[in-house]
Amino acid sequence: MKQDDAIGAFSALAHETRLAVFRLLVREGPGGVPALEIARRLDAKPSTLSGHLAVLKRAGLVSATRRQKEILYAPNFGSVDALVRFLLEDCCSGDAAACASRPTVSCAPAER
Amino acid sequence: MKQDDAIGAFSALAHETRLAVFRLLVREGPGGVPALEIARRLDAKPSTLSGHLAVLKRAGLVSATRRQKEILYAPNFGSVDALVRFLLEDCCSGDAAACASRPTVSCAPAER
DNA sequence: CATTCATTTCGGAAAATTCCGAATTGATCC
DNA sequence: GGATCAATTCGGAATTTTCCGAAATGAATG
Repeated sequence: MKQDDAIGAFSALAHETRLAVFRLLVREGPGGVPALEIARRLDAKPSTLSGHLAVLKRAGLVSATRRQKEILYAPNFGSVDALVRFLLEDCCSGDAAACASRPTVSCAPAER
Repeated sequence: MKQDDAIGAFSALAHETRLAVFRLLVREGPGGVPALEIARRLDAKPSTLSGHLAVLKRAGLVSATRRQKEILYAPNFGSVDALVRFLLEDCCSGDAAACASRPTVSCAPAER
């Protein structure tokens, strides 16, 4: 991951509608949701939402697959992982003792 | 974490200089770095950088403490954790089987 | 092959962000 | 208290982002 990729991803998420889109897709899971259904559920105009989906896709945060007439959008969980790894790269210059408060993020629901 | 908080954090990171500042602070660790040293190391004007630091601070991504004449900026690792948890909240609606590709992020250096 | 339905592209105006120099603040040190 | 150093605030111009309707595209269906 390069800096420009990270900026693209952060910019994509730094918007009310796009953030809501991504979180909706996260909740829905890998199956994907059609573009117009996303627009309907978020009360957004199709043309506006199409632009937002293009931003998210260009940033690598979502992927699109066609199913008959519809285009299904699904989240790329790996891109979140890569983004956070980039953000925390070389944390505390590798000094494990200094790096006490370390986030351990997982989207897994239970296992506690 | 509310949506506006997340947007504030993502917006803060969606900028070349601010992202570089945050990553620099992550590498330096909890000790903190004076504002002017950050400016020098990133080749930025002090007034411009001051604005960027204010954005990062308002977003909760960094904290500032005075040490004599200098103000030290340090990263808030917890804010990254909270941000990613918000982003992945209710992933796959809690269906662990569907949520196969789950990111497990940590800033810990070794332990593998 | 024409129709239908889902989605995207395009224009261009409104709003938000970014930048830096000059002046100011605010704490420290002598 | 006066000097000094670190950092912030303030204008205002330049750039970027955002929005939506109308038109276009593109695949699937009869």
